[in-house]
Amino acid sequence: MSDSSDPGAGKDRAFVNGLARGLRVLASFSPEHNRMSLGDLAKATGLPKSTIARLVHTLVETGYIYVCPDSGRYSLHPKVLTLGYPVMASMDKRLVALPMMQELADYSRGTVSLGIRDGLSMILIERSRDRTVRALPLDIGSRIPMETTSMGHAYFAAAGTAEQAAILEQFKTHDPSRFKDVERTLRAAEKEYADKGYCTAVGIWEDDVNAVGVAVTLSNDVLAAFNCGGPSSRITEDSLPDLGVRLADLAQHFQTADWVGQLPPRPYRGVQPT
Amino acid sequence: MSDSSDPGAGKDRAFVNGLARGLRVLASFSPEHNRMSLGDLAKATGLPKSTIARLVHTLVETGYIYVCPDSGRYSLHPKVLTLGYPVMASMDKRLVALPMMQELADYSRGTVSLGIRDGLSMILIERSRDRTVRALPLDIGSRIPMETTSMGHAYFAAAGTAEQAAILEQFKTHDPSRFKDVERTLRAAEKEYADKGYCTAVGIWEDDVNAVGVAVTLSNDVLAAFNCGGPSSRITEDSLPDLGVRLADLAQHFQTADWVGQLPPRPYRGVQPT
DNA sequence: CATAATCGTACCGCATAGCGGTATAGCGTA
DNA sequence: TACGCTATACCGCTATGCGGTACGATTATG
Repeated sequence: MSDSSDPGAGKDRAFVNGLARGLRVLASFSPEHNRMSLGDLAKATGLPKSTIARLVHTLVETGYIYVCPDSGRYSLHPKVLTLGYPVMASMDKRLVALPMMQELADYSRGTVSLGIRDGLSMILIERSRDRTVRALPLDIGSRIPMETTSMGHAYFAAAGTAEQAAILEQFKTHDPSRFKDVERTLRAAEKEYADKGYCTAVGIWEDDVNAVGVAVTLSNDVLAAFNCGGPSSRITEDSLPDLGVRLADLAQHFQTADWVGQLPPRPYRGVQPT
Repeated sequence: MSDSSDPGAGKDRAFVNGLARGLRVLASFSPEHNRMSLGDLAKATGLPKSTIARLVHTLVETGYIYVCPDSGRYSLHPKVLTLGYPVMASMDKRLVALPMMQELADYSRGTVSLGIRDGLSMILIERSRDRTVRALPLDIGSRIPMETTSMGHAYFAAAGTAEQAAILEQFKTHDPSRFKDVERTLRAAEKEYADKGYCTAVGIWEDDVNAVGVAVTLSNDVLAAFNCGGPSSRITEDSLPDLGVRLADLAQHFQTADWVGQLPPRPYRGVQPT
């Protein structure tokens, strides 16, 4: 017994299972599965149906999930966005980057994003797109893998030795079969970054997607990375050096920008959920 | 017993208290309280210290909270942003509004935002700012009150009779003393919206902040509202009619924009947290 | 230097909260 | 009609989360 489907739920007296499971329910939504039934959620999380019913009931009661009026299925309520707001606010220095990002997005006719690491992936915290691009699949909060993106490569290259070791260790335990390849890739990226000041990724994340990446540190000493990229029809391989230099320049300007950073003294106007 | 500090935790067999409490912990962070100790969280949530310790431990274990390396206090991990990503993606039509919003922000030298309702407040889901403005306190995920903002007023004005009634009912139970005022204000806003096609707010949210608001519906039939505003030094009261018309025009264009909306067929690239 | 508040962690007995099986009822469909 | 799906209800069991209270280590205050 004690079905090991609960990660981290060993004989830990101080681990609140209900909370962890509820978060798993919230996290099991995705852009293409944004309306789920209890059965779907049970399948997605591997939890028994009755347990899901209780968790979902609680999440509905607290307002983080609502029942879609038409379909009757469950969906994430926009209220979950408010959970992330303090994080956004703590990284407010990215706002000074926004105009520069927009400028480069327009120039390159692609998209420019800023992301930080979580585990083995990068989470986007800001993005700008060329005004002629319609869809931008990579929005704030989305994840992209570290080992196959220029953003991830630049991040790894700029990370300290300790963090690099931790990342590689995580890769090793996570997917041992690919570890050798990943390590070689990341080390090569490190070298490229040292040589040129930026990392390039030509069709390794998605076919026909090219990009360059450069790392920066945010105000609170958090390491982050920019990328600039798009479909190869717009971002040609030949243009990458130019974009790389420009992105490195952007990062430089961003880094050295004087930024008094503090939010205005006004208190948080957020009304409680009600 | 059954301390009523747990909202919705009546004799409900199907209510997972640990989950609701854990979410309360997450929600008790704010821009100016983004690094909290266990004691702080206990005070903020009203829960006993040992309970907080367990919940926080679970949240750290699951990666939604981390211990600040320097201060040793607890802070929200950017991973919480990923919870909101499916919501962002489901409202992807707002991306077509982004260039228009930027244009108007530049024209007005203020900020343009888009928000939806949650309870008695509006949650921002997109924003653009004039490039000369430094700080933008209102970021994605932040809340602003409905009854004192042009965005909220426009939303109320455009809401259906049933929703209006629900909103007013909620106000009545939430703060009976102010109810009369609020109702009058909102009804006046409704009239203004019907007359002019936009709502104005002159210094009612913050002194020296002026704004106009216009409602729209997103692709999934969700009602939303734009606003355009800023400090009175930049957004003068005299300029509001012009901005109101322009914002209504923006909303019109946005509304009628043909938008095939679907995200690209590519599956969600999000790696699991690891 | 001692006092006083913190901080986080640990322990522990108790009651119940949450578990997950199974069973039921309501739709829409094949 | 019989089936798949939905959500909901019931219920006995025990592991689980609860919240006291206590401890050692820091840091701040006088």
